[in-house]
This record gives sequence, structure tokens and C-alpha cells, in this order.
Amino acid sequence: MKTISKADKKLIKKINTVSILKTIREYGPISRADISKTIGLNPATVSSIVTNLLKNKSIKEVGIGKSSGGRKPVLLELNSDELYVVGVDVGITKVTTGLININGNILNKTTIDFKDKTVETIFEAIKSSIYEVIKEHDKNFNNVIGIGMGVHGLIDTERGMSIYAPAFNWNNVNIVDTFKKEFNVPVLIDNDARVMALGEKWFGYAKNSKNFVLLNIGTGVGAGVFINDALYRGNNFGAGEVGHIKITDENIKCRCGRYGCLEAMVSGRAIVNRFIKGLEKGRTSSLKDRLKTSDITSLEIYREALKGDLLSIEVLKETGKYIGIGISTIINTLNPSMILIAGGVSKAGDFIYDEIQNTISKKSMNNNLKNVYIGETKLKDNVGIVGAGSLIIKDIFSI
Amino acid sequence: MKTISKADKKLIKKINTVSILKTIREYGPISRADISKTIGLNPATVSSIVTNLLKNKSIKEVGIGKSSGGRKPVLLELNSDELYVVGVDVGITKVTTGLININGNILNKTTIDFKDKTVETIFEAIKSSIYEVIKEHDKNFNNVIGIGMGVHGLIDTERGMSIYAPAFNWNNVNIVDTFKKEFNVPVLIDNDARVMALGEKWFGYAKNSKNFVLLNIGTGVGAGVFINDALYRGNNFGAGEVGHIKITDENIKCRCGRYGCLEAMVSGRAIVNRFIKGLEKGRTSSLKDRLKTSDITSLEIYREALKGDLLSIEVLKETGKYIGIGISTIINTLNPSMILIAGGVSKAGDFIYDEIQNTISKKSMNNNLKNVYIGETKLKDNVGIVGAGSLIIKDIFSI
DNA sequence: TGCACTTAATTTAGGAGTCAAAGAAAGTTG
DNA sequence: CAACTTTCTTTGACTCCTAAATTAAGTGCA
Repeated sequence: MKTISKADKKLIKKINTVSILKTIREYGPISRADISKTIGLNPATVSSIVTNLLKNKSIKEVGIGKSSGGRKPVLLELNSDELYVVGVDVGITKVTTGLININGNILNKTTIDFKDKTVETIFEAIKSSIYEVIKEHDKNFNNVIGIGMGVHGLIDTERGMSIYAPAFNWNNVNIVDTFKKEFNVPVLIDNDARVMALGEKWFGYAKNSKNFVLLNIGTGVGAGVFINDALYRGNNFGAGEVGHIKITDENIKCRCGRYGCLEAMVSGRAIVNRFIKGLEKGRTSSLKDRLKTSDITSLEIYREALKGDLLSIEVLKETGKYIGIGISTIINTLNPSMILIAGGVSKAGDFIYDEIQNTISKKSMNNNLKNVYIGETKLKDNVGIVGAGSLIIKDIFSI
Repeated sequence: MKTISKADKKLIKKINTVSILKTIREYGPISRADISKTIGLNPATVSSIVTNLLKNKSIKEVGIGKSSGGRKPVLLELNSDELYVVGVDVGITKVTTGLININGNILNKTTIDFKDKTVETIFEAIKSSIYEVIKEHDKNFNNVIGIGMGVHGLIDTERGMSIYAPAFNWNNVNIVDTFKKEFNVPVLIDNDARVMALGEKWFGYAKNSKNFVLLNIGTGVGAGVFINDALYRGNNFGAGEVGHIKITDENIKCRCGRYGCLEAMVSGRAIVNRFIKGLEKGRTSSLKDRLKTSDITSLEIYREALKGDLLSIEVLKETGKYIGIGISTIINTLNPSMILIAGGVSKAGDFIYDEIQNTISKKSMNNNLKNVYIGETKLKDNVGIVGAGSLIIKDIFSI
């Protein structure tokens, strides 16, 4: 009950333009006549707006369709040759950057590791990665309509700042201004899990999902929450901090200072810790012969589990159980249509997924469980960069 | 990405009409000129729309304001003398019904107990309670623009049915059709906790809150979730089923069949059970002298706690701790700006609230906790009926 | 091949709604 | 009481959509 806003004729045109763009995106290649039928908008209006869109190169004519007994239709498509975005996935140890067209196709991709985590080092890595990906495709930035970035931690999307990024030890670092100045295009940032959710919404499994959650389980644990077809950020950009919900009374300390948090039980670090604790308790494992304790990673535990190592399998199954409890909480609270899992753990395969499913069916209210899909992302390793790029792409389709 | 809709001039007019109504609601009594300044809409446009609204009696002129150096303004207000709604709160043992005007004022209120929980009995109670409240104010239903109802359990708001109401043992009971036929006005229903949240949004503490949660703790435990200024119902109307999130490893069985659910630890029943278990363990309590074991209720435990009974105090504090864990989960997941607590437990005062606060500050991510208000509702015992009525009222202010 | 019928896209005339400017109504101020 | 202010309405222009007519380009059958 705060902002009360008016509407004028420009709003109508904007709404109808976006409707036409959405229709072309979803059903294209498509003729003007079919757009008119799909939206219910008068053919004359469609013609007029399409003319504008062709003029500003948002769309293009891509040939002639089949006649259905009369004049052949002219088919329209989004202009993927002229509408590029840059998507930047700022990870804990490296930055991955992609040049992406409006259809979500990756034209070029590069990764740069950074040694230290100062603002300067990471900004420099981001900058050169962007110049790298555009070099061969659009070196003058003519067709790049914007840059999107996903960064871990708490992000103020309005002021374009990292409020708090634990892994970098950043506090109130302005990110957007630097890159806007450097590249002279719109720059948008958001939290990594949220950006991944956006990617799956625009180009992944969640296309037709109004309400879903992307759970990112890696070094940390976070969720991107989609509600009513929109990213939900919460009151202070803190929605989806599910890494710190309590899932057990066990006395495992989380880096947040409390005990029994989801993150303390299922992050990559947590998996390794439980494995090592198993060894200390006298359990045997073939992984112990292969690696020093300090070299054990969750990925290695997964590899060993595939070979049949009992301790590895047990640790992964436990992890699945804990994730299941967390997911159960999310389902009961939000009743989403799907839960997509990203991050390192998502690769640990059926050891984890089976156990998640077992736990869920035991713990969820029946009705919320109906039709809820739980599984990997469609975009896999590219979910970060495609999602980041989607921050820009979605704005083209927004009022 | 499903429904792609067009916009025409009627949409503009509808938007502007609603904007004017909202402005009158929020700032009224207010002049046409001030409405124009508030919204940024042209004075001529405001005049034209106001004329329509006066004609259809949605608003009324309520006198002349003070001059600020020129012609005196004509002040406008919502027409609370002609815009009534009926709000029905269908509880577990009784139905409470109110006649409410557009400003949320209760003109009349009645309660009817029902002996059994058959559809016929409860429908009959609802029906007579409605006739009762309108009798003296608007016996011909001239000014009642609709009936809203809050019912526990899972509600299909689109088809107007109770999908599942555990306390009544209802499955797929159509509610709306019956009363629409009987009273010939729009009838809307929703889940009880959700309806309460709506009431606090329109007439309570949550007026200026975009994102908040109302936690209803009584016989069952449920939440009404407001996101982006709208009720969030989830994918199958199941959002806010927080009664069945796991908050402890303790082996307390919930009626849903699982263990350690929030509801199993904090519902009225759960409080009583823990108290009795305390007695069985040999603890003493002054309440034991006053009541038979089978007559103990959570309200009596609260009363005894006020008198200083140690076991009662302990049980309530434990309850506060468990609620705190649940709220902590909600805050970390949804980052709301406030959590309002309704239902029987909300009356148990500071024994519970203090403990909730203690638990939260220990368990919540710092940033999500910032500015989060946790407390009782403003509408108190009327939150159910006012909320139910708001189901109708909100539609007047919606596009 | 030619004519009737279809379908696609554009042009044209007209209507609905907002806006800016001017005017009418009703006050205040010195 | 004249000059200025403020409120509200009227008027005409402008924008954007719609329906109908027109142009463009087919198909299909005799």
C-alpha cells in the first residue's frame, strides 16, 4: 500500500509490445496473423508494433511459412544475431564468463582463476574475462545489451552492491558502478543461487513453473526462490538463506555460529568432515589409500562411492537424508512445483537423490508433494553464466 | 510464461480507477486536486473518474475542506455506508460471523457453536449466522458486496472447495456454490491463516509490509504468507504448511505421522501433553490441585504460569523455544519484514514471546533479522472475520 | 488457364481515454 | 472590490486500439 501509480497510453503499448515479444520467444518462428490470434490483439495493432520491433532490430523476418489455403505468412523470430548479453559467474576461486545470445545460446565462454580475494584482483579478473568473450564476436560492444553477474552472499540488487560476501570477506562493496563505467552498458547483479534459478526459469526445466526453488549446495548452501513467475528477494535481499535453517539437534557447529544448520550438514566441507570423522572412528575406506586426509574432497568421496566404498556411500546417503529434511521444510513452507539442485553436490548422483526422495516422502505433507519434481538443473555447469545473462534478458520482456 | 495477455484502454481506466480508490482509502478524506497530485494523474482525468465513482456509490463527498488561499476543496471518502461485506470465520467448534464495512469496522458480530462436524450442520450454522448479522443493518442484502470465509485446512480458492479439512474430516467439499446460491453475491474462501494475514495487511499491523508471515498456532499450526503485497498460496494451495516442518529430533509423533514437527511441539494439544508428561515424571504443579488431568488446557496452563507455577512456566518457555526455531526457519527462508502470531498460543504472553526472541537472535542470520517485528496481531480476536471480509474488500482495489 | 475462395498483412476511419490549456467556480488577501 | 489562488470542469488535440476495407499472394477446382 505504498506506491500508487497511474497508467497512460504508453503503458498499453509497452504491455502489448512485451506480449508480442513473449509470444515470438515462446512460439516463434511465428507470423503476425498467428501472434494476433494467440494474444487476441487486433492484426492491425500487431502489424504496427511488429514494424517498430523490426526497425529497432529486436526481431527479424526469417522466411515464409506454409500456406494454409491463402497468402503465405511471413515468419518472425527474436533477433539472436543482434541481441547479446554477457553473463558472469563469480565463483569462490574463479570467474566464469559467457557471451550469450537472446535465445540463451552460449557463443563464447572463458574462465579465469584468481589467487587472492581482494576487490581489485577479482574485479580485474571479471573485466578481462568480459573483454575475452566478446573479442571475436562483438569487439565494439555494439550488440551487447547488458552485463549480468551472479555473486555469492547478500546482494543489494537495487544499489548494485555486495552487502556481505563471506568467502571474499567483502562488506558493502559496490560492484555495478565499476563495470557500468568500464563497458557503458546496463549492469545487473544478484545472488548466485537466485541467478541460477533465473537461468532455469528462462532456459531450463523451470520454464513453465510459476513457483519453484533452486537449491545451490556447494561451499555454502543457498536457494533461489521463484514466486508468481518472479524472483523473490525478501525484505532485505535475504530470502532463500536456507543454509542456516536448523535440521537436526546434532551438535555440529556451523560457520554462522549456531548448530545443526543445513549448511553444516551438507556443504562440500561438511561431507568431507563427516567422512574424516568416520575414519577417526576406525572405519576403513579405500579412499584413504589413494589420498592424504588433507586432499579429500566431496568429489573424491563420490568417485570412491561409485567404486563401492562403504564409508563413502554411507556419508553420501547421510547427506541425502539431511538435504531431504531441508527440502521437506522448503516444500512445506513454499509448496513449489519443483526443486532444482545445483552446485557440487548435485553431481553426487543417485546416492544422494534416492535418499532425498526417501526422506521427502516420509516427511512432506502429502498434498504439497504432489507433482513436485526434484532433480538436477537442465543448464548444468552453465546455469551460473546463463542465469546471470538472464538478468539482462528478462528486462527485455518486462514492463 | 504461459498466459500472454493484451492491454487496451479499458485496462488503463481500470488501473487509474483503482489507483484513485486506493488513494482515497489511504489518504481520505481527500480532494480531487490532491488525488491528482498524489498519483500524478491529470486533474481532468481524476475529475472524470471520480464522477463515475460517485455515480456508482463507491465513494461519497463528505464536506468541504479548508482553503489554502483559493477555492475550498470538496473532500472524498470511501462510501462506508453503502459498502458492506460479510466475514465468516469457520472455527473448529464454532462459526463467528461479522458484518463489516469497507473501512474494516465491525457493524455486527455473532457466534454459533456447532455440535457435530457434518457438512450440513456447519453449513446451516454459517447460513443462520449470516442472516443474523445482516438482520438489523441491511436485511435485503442491498449493500453487501460479497461474503468471505476462512476455513482451516487445504482450500482450493479457485473452485471454492475445501480439499481437505482434518478437523472436520472433510474431503473435496464445495463450499462456495451453496452460499452463492443462497445469498446471490460473490463468495470467496481461503485457508484460515491466509485470511488472517489478509486482515492484518488491510486493517492491521502489516499495512505497510510487502512481505510478512502470519503464524496461526492453535489446534493446528499454519502460516499465511504475504509476498510482494499479495497472498502467496503455493502451487497446490499448500504454501504455509509450516506445522509440519521438522524442528527437533525428539521422538514426539505428529498427527501427520512423522516426528518432531512444529505442530507436534507447539499446538495447544502439544503444550498440554508436555505438561502432563511433566506430571508423570513426578513434577509437581499447583494446576494439578485445581483440575483433573483431562480438563487441563493450554489456557489453564498459562493462567497457572501467571500465578508462578514452575512447571507451567517451564512448559510455556519450552513452547516459546520451539516456536522460535520454527520462526527462525521461516525468517531464513523468506526474509519477511514481520511475523505476526495469532491463535490460542498468541495469548500466552511474555513467557512465550521472550523465549521466541531469545531463540531467534541465536538462530537467525543477522541480516534477515534486521527490522523483523515479531508480535501479536492488531485485530486480535477479530482477525478471522475481518480477514475473511477482506477477501471481498481487496477485490475492489484490484485490477 | 481462369475464376472463386482463403489467408496474410496493411491502410483507413473512428472511438476511447488521457493530457494540456483554457475557462468557470469559489475563495482569500490587502 | 480588484487581483490573485486554488479547485474543478470543459474543450480540443493526441495516442493507441479496433473494425472494416483494401491490397497482396496464395490454393483449388472446373
